[in-house]
Amino acid sequence: MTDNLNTTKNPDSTGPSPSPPGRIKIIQAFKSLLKKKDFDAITWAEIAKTAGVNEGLIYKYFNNSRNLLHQVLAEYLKQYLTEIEFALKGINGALNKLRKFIWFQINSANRERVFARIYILEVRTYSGYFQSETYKLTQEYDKVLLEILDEGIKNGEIRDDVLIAHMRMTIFGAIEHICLPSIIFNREMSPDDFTEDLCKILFSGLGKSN
Amino acid sequence: MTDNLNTTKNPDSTGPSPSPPGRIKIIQAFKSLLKKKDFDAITWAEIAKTAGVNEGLIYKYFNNSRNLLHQVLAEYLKQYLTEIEFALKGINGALNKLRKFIWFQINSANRERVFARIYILEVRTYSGYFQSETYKLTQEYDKVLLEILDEGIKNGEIRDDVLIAHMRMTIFGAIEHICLPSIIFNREMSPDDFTEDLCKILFSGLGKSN
Amino acid sequence: MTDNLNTTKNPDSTGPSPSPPGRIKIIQAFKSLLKKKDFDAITWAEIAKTAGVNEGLIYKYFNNSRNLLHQVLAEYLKQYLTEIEFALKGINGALNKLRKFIWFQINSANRERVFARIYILEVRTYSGYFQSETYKLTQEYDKVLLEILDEGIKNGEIRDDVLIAHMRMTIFGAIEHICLPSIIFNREMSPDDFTEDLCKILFSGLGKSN
Amino acid sequence: MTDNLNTTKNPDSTGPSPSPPGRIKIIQAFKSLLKKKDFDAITWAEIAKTAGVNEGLIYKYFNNSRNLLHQVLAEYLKQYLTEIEFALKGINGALNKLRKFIWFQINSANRERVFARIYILEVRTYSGYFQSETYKLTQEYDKVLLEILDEGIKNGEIRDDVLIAHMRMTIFGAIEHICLPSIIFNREMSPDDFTEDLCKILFSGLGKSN
DNA sequence: CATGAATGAGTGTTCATTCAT
DNA sequence: TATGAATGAACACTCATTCAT
Repeated sequence: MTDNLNTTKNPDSTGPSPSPPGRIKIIQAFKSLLKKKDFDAITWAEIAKTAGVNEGLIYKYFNNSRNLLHQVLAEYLKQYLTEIEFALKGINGALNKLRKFIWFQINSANRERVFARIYILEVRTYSGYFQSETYKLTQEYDKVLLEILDEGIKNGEIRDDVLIAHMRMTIFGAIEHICLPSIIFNREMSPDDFTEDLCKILFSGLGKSN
Repeated sequence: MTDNLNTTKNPDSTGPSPSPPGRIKIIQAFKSLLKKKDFDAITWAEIAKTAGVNEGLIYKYFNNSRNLLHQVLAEYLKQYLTEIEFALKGINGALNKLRKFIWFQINSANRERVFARIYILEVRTYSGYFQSETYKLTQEYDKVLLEILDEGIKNGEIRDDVLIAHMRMTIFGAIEHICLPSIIFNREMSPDDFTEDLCKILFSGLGKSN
Repeated sequence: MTDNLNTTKNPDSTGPSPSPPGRIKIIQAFKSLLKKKDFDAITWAEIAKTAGVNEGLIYKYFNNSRNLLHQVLAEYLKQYLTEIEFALKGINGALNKLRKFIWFQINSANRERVFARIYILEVRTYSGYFQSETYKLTQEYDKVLLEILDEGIKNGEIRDDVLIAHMRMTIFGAIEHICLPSIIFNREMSPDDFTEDLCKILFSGLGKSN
Repeated sequence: MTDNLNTTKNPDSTGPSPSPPGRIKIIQAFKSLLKKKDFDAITWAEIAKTAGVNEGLIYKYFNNSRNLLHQVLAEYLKQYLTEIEFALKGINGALNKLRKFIWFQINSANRERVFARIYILEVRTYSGYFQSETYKLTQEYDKVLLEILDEGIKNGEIRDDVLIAHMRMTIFGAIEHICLPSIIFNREMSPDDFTEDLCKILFSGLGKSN
């Protein structure tokens, strides 16, 4: 499956989509295929066959394949965004929130390993990613983290001698890397253990605290 | 460019091998194409044309496309491996070595941004990666880092209450993520600044140190 | 023309199927090419061009080339099967039926020499033949002969001191070999004469009967 | 492996070949490959590699692939020809000789199943076969059989009301067909049993002898 | 809203063959 | 006698895409 443009032809964008049966069937077929094989290995014909729908119909709804992928991802991302906001409520202190944030990320990646794999291996890889709708959604995520860091800096919990962007990248990079093997091999991981170690390292550093 | 197997067909393996002109031209053509476009978008026809060589010749030297990619990468990796070992010589203390290691990684990524992009976005993404020759080479890298961490734990510089594997992943993830934007957009980055911030975070943590 | 699998992808199997014009054109083009050259020498491009159809369409209807061949053969075979059953009706005695069977075989081979050539030289040669659908169809043929032999053994017309399978092979082998030169050189043959001699030999043996 | 012409460039034809090492290695490599895979699937590159010889060298000796095949076959055929003549010596009576001939054929096919497979499936299939050198050699075989039949007719052992050519074809066809499954699946066969049944059928016919 | 039929333009790969050395 | 390097031409197969109905 290849594609060039990122033309937006998202029926959802203009309001509550009527979501005709064909469209739903296509999305479901695509999701189920994504569980079995790489995005690049999925063909229109396969989707159509799995969905029990004509090939041509896919064009009606998703002009190009990347579009379909992004729409599926956007669904997940939107849901996570709601969840993370809810998950952080009632927690005091920036570091406490950060711990929760990290745990939530790992836990989500664990719950939806397929989705995580696609995001890390397929989407972020895509050269047009930073211009995509998906990227905009992930920025909302970023914002959640940045706010936590900001709060921590302001209230003195978090150091202020380092670029906040660098902190953010370190955190995301660490999370991602620690999850990568499990994601690639689709192995169960332990959010609690990973979070524990990650927070030790990220909060107080690798150095022995004397 | 797609491929199935990862069969090694390296004429170099049995000796110095004069490396016939055609082979060299192919590799150079491939490298130069890699600077312009994604690996997946590069075709045999393109390589052949760029190299001024017959398509069939590519097959002669590199059984399949992934093989060509891996051989090119292996070249870089071998070189880096030599360099990092040299670079660490004469440095005392695990954290000092770690700082140098981080700096070296970022600096290398900066010097060879194309290579870094391919490695992060194309190779590591590949499902057969962990069975590949390339992976074995990167494990040598890992070993260098692990030895530093080990030394640090033994001499009390580095904490011992965290899985060493988690430390390694955090470090690599952090480095990778901090370099990612520059790599993707092929922008110059500052190894010194990046290293400075990364080490602050990784050595003593995000938390305010008192 | 090469091929690997023998996957059945017969749109006809589930109903009457309008058999789209493209499919028909392909089959006809293929048949006409078969008259001119060996199966192995026929390319997709040639078929497509002859049929005035796109190459990809062949793939749509016949997953691989062997499949196309087998489907064409199956058509013939099915027709023959109906005919042979009809031809044997109203004949009394196993040897009389056998004579008719032999005559029918030779006559069919004569009528459709191209088909006969393909079957003998191309299909039966194919290593996957005995797993193919075509083979199953020819087994129906075999059954017709076996039933005749069986009847003859039971009613004392045919000897019972020889493996029935060996009789079958002798008969088929004899027919085939006697037709071979005509088939290869596409020369007219005389079913009556061939049958006469064959039956003499097969019924009462080479030995002088006194 | 494909080929068009049947150009004779047989170094043997002009006398006792010096048979340089390369040539021998090539033939041996080819023979051993023939045991493992179909003739069509064997490539020059493979032969050269197996023989430990350069690809180009094959051209020196065997202008085209069919030529190589035929030369290998000719070797076998010549040997068989000598053997059959020897085997028939000292046997009295046409039918006794015929029985021996049949047994010899089946036994040879059994001993060299690979060779038999090639001859039946690859060579005889080839459209230029009847113009080939190989065909001429097999005609020598035919002659042996024809002489037996002739003798039998003359001395009254064998019927004279049937074309001798038809007898020959029946015999060869029967032998071939009875051996075919074993040849294709490379299964051991019992020359004694096969001969016994074949001779019963061929000598006195399928019909119950009164 | 949905389909069946058909297309065009590639893709990686294969291989026999040639030739300078 | 033998080799390494290189080529040219094809081949089966793939797939996103279009369009009339």
